[in-house]
Amino acid sequence: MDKLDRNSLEAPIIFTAALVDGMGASVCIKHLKAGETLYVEGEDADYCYEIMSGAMKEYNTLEDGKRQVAEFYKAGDMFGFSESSDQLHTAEAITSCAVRCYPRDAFMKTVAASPALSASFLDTLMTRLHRARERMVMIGRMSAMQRVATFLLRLADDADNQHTTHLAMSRQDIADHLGLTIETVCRTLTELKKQQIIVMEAARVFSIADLPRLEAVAMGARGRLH
Amino acid sequence: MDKLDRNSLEAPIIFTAALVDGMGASVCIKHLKAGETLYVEGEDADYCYEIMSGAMKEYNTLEDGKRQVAEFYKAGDMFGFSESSDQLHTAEAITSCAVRCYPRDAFMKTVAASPALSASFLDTLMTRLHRARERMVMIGRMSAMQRVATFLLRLADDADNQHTTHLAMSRQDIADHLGLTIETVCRTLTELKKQQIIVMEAARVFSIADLPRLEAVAMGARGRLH
DNA sequence: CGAGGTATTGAGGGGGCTCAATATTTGTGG
DNA sequence: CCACAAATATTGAGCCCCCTCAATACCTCG
Repeated sequence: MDKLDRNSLEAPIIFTAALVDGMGASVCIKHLKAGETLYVEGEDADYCYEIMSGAMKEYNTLEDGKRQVAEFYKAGDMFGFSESSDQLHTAEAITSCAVRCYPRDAFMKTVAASPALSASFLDTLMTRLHRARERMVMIGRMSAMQRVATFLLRLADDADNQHTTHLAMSRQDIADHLGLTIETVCRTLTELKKQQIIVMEAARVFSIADLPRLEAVAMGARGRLH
Repeated sequence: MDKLDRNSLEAPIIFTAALVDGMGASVCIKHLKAGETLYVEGEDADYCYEIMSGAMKEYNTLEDGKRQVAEFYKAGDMFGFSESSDQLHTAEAITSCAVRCYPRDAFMKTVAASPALSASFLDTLMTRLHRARERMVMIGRMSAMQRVATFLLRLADDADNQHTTHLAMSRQDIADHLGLTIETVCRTLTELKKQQIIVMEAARVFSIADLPRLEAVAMGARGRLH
C-alpha cells in the first residue's frame, strides 16, 4: 500500500444546505462544553449530528477502562449515523462545541429522497470505512514512531494553515487514537523534536520543520524509538 | 463497550435477486483458483462483487511487505465498492471461488433507484464500518490471547454449524488479520488447546470445548500467554 | 499563588517479535 | 499408491519495543 492518503473528510457543503432546507423546524442546535458527552454508547440513536464549531471525539471504552478513539471530528463533519438503533460509541466534546442535531428518521428519509444527498452520504461512509481500515493498518503494523508521524502529517494536512497546527486533543486522546500509551506518545514527540523534524511551539501547537524526513519516518525509516 | 457483537454480515437475499433482475446481461460470473487475485490495489475499480462460493480475503500490503487483512468474505458477501475510482485493497481467493461481477456504475445506479436496495447497501456499509472499528479496538487494545479468542468466537458464530468449524484461511492470514505474527498465533492456539478450551481436530478444523472460558478469555480473563 | 489537571521523563519488566530449527500437511509426478 | 518437494504449521531461544509504575515539571484557572 502506498502512503496513507490524507484527503479531507469534510462533509460537502451541499449536505448542510439541503438538509436544513429539507428538514427545517425539526433541526436544532446544541451547545456543549469541553468534556460533555453528546451521546453515550448504548443509548438510543435518535439523532445524527453535524459540527458547526469546535472539535469532538468518538470512542469506545473496554471493561478494563482502556479506550479506543475511533475518530476525531471538526467543524463541518457529520457523524452519529449508527447502523443499529443504539449508539455504538460515545461522542464527547474536546473543546466547547456547537452541534446541529437532525432527527435520525427524518435525516435518513431526506437523504434517501435526494440522489445528490445519497451520493454524498455514501461517499462519507465509504471514506470513513477507508479511514478505519487505514488506521487498522497503522495500529496493527506500524511502530509507535510511524503512528505518531502519520498522525501529525494527517493533522497538518487537514488543517493546512500555512505553518503551525493546533492539537485540539490531549495526549491521552492521541494515545487512545493510535493504540499507544500517553507516555509513549510523549517520548515519541520528544524524539521527533530532538531530531528537529518537528518544532513544538507549545504543548498543543506544533509545526513540521522537515516534511520529507517526517514522511520518511511515517513510511518506516528509522522508525523506532531509541 | 460490552462484548464485540458477532452478528452475521451476509448480504440480504433481496440484494442478489433484485440486482441480477435489474442488471441482467451485464452481470457475469468469474471463477478463481486459490491464490488468484480478483483485483489489486491501485487498479481501476470497475466492478462490485458478490461471492457465490468459496472464501476470499481483502488486504493491503505495506512497503516492507507486511500485510493487513481488512476482511474475510464468504459465500453471500458483497464487496469491492471502493469510494474512489481505484481499488484501495487487493482481493485474493483463499479457496477456489465463484464470484458474480456487477459493473460498478450500473450497480450503483440500480441500488440508488431502489429504496430497499439503498437501505440494504447502507446497512452493509455501516455494519462493515462498525466491524472495522471493532477490529481497531481489538488490535489496538487487546492482548494476543484476547484477539485470537475473539476471532475464533466470531468464526464459530458465523459458521454456526453445530460443532466443528473450518478455517479457510492460513495462519499467516489470521496473523495478518489480527495484527500479530504467525508464530504468536500458533503459540496462542497451542495454549488454548493445552487449557482444553478448544480442540483442534486438524490444523484447520477446531471446535470450542469450553465456550464460557473462551468468552472469558476474549474479555480479558487470564488473557496472556505464559 | 495554590490546586488540579496535563505533560514529560526515568527505570524496569514483559509480551510479542525475530531468527532459527523442526514437524506436519499438501501437492505433484512417477 | 508412494516418494519427494514445497508449502504450511509448530516450537524454542533471545531480545527489544512499548507498557507499567513512579516521580517531576508544566500549564490553566480559580
